[in-house]
Formats: sequence, C-alpha cells, structure tokens
Amino acid sequence: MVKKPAATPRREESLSRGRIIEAAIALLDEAGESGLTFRALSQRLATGPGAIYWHVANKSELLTAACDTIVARTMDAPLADATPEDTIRAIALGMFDAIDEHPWVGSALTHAPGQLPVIRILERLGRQLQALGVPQACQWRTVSALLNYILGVGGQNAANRQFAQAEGLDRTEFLGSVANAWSDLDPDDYPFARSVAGLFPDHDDREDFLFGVDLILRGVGT
Amino acid sequence: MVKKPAATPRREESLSRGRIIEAAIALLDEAGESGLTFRALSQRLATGPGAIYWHVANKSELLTAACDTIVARTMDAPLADATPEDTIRAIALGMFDAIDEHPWVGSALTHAPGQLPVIRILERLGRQLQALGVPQACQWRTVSALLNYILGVGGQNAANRQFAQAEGLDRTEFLGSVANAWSDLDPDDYPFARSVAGLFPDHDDREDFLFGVDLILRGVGT
DNA sequence: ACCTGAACACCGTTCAAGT
DNA sequence: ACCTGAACACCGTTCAAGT
Repeated sequence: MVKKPAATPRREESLSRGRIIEAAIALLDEAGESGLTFRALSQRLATGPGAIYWHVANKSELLTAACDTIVARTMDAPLADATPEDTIRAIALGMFDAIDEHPWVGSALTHAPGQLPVIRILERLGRQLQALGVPQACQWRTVSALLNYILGVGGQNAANRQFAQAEGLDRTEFLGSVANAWSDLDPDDYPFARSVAGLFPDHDDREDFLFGVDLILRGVGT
Repeated sequence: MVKKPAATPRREESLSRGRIIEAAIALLDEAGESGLTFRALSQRLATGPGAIYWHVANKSELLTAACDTIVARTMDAPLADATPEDTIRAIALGMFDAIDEHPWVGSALTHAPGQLPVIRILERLGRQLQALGVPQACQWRTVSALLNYILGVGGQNAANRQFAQAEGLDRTEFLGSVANAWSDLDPDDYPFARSVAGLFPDHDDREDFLFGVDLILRGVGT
C-alpha cells in the first residue's frame, strides 16, 4: 500500500494580503533583504509560491507594502506638542530609528520613489514647513531637500548593515575596517579622508544625522 | 565529414579588467542596471561567463568599479577657481549631471558605502569645507550631511528613471502620472502632498537639487 | 596564466489543474 | 474564488578541462 508523504502542516487561517505582508516583514527582519524569497515566504505561510500571487502583484509591490507598514506605524506615532522645528526633528529621528531597526526599509524607500511610504513622510514634513511659514513657492524644494537627506542617510545605513552582515562583522568591527581602509589611502591624494578616518569609530550615527537635519533647518530659517 | 559549428568571432585584444569595466559601463548605459549580466557581458566581450571571474571578483565589485570610473572622471574634471561655496556647488552639480547621464551610478553609490567612489566625493567636498573654515570637530558631520544629501537625490533620480523605463514612459509622462496619483489622494489625509502635486510637472530637478545644497551651505555659514 | 562552457543552486513568475 | 506545485526562463558563480 502506498502511503502519501506526510502532508505539510495545514495553516490555520486562510491567506490574505495582510498575513503575507506580516510574514514578509518578519522574514526581512530575520534574514535581511536577500532573505525575502517567494519560496521562503510561501514555506513560512505553509503554501506554494503561486498562492502569494493571488494577493500580491509581484515582489516589488510586496516590498513596498511591507515598507509602508513600517513607515505608517512610525508616522502615526503621536508626537508631543512642540515647535515645528522640533516636530521635524522628531519625524526625522523616527525614520532614522525605524530604519535602524529594519534596515531593509532604507533601501525599500529608495526603490519606491513617489509611492505611498515616501508620501507619508513628505506629508508630515510638509505640514510642519507650512507651520514654519515657508512661502508656498519654496515648500516643494524644501521638503524635497529634507526628504532626500533622510532617504540618503537611510540608504547608507541600510547598505552599511548589509555589508557588515555579508562579512559577518558587527557594527564596531565594520566601522573599524572602514576606518583602517581610509587610513591606508595615499596621503597625497586623500588627506581629508585620512584626517577624518581617525575620529570615525567613536562617532554617533544618530547625532550626525540630527546635525544634518539642523543644518538644513538653519538654512530654512534664514 | 562533420563540420565544426561556426566559431564565435575571435576577439581582437585579450581580456583585461579595464576592458571588462568599459564593456560593463556601455551595457549599463544601454540597458540599465538590470542589463548588466555576466552572460550579456561575456557575449559582448566574445568570451564565456567564467572568463570574467579571472579579472573581477564578483558582480558587486564590477558594479562598484564601473561606478568608480564615472565618479573619478567627474571628480577629476578641472574646476574654475572660485569660492569654496561655488566649488562645492560645482562638485555637487557634477555628480548630479553624471547620475543624470548614467542613472545606474546613483544606485551603485548607495550600495558601496565607504568605498572608493564615495571617498572621492567626500575628499573633494571635505577640502572645500576646510577652506571654508569649518572647525575640525564639525568637518565629519558636515561632509556627511552634504554627501548623504547628494546620495539621496542620486538614488531617487536613479529610481525614477528605472521606474519610468519599466513602464515605458518618458520623464514628462512619468512625472505626470505621479502628479495624478498624488492629486487623487484623500484630501483630509494628504492636503500637503496634494497642494504640491500641481506644480510638480514643471519643476526643474537640477534647480531643486541646487536649492538643497544651498540650504545646507547656508546652515554651515551660520 | 588565462580562458572555456557546462553544470549547480538558486531566483521571480506563470499557469494548468485542482478544490 | 482561491490555492497548488511543477515548469519556464532566467540569474551569479564554480570548476574541470583545455591552451
């Protein structure tokens, strides 16, 4: 008598877009950007790869949707009443911390220009610029500047993490290896990079990030 | 008598790292980021995929090397004597234009944190900040801010191009479709995004970019 | 030393077939 | 309507074998 091979365990709830996105986030957090695979995802959901396509158009849409879940959660966090400047700082720091916790969000944002996750951030920043009295004609350029700075830092952070992970280094080891590489540069060609490599391992990413936000805000104020 | 199948045409010069990078740049310019494939590249070089690995460690190294060629060319361009501020503007604009011409450079930069292409930009910017009299303790944070802004804009530009190309739209059509999508947002949830969508299709990316650079420079000056 | 190209271990995506 | 899973058309990378 031929016995059927042990069936894969039945999932309890039926598939849904929400459950798929939830599983994608968990996978991305555990295994990084390269860990999100339709095969790995369908295994986690106890289904076949094809099933996911019933609820989601393709991988890019899935990644953007996962990113949007994190961004929405971050942007919906209530903020204490504060000056527009402080609120902008809080929004920016919120994104910085979210990307720190979910590095894949940094690169997902870069790959979804003009999409909902980016719009959410832009909307919150823009309102504060209006409150700040930035003239209408300058509002677009000013949010753009703030947003692009935030996206730039986020992308670099994401890439740093991925790089470190690929080499099996932790943050300190990775920064150390970069600092070493910079110190070995030709003194004639790269005096500045060398001069800055020394104080590199002790710096605080978060403080540096905020410094840049303040630089822009100071520019807006004048 | 068995005839051998027509041999693939012999290449004239032998393979070298330089020729591979050159071919990679041509391929990236013609077919975009997704066009760079070891198969496509080896066909263009009239060789097998394995041959490339003799000269180049892997795809990521190849992409970074191609990116570095463009960045080096851009950073080595002589600049007219000018104030440090104007020189910084020229450096930033040089990168903006290079990414405009080679959109893949924008995303390659994001994926090579702390690597040579980024160092080249950082070095040039940093020297101007020194000339500007930025105190040593602030130099790292200030270049970081400028650099991250440039990388952020570059990444967005690259993504915009890729998106437009994937949908078969030109720049104007793409901007129009984004503006439409923004105009359809819920008026209660996204008033700012909607207010800004209107003047969206006529804006000048390059001017917006420069506006952000000036914002940061103004912040540095105070 | 340098090159060849088949083979390996993956991908995202599709689609006939099932329930 | 929703799910299954084999199949398709790709990838990057390796490696025995050639010159």
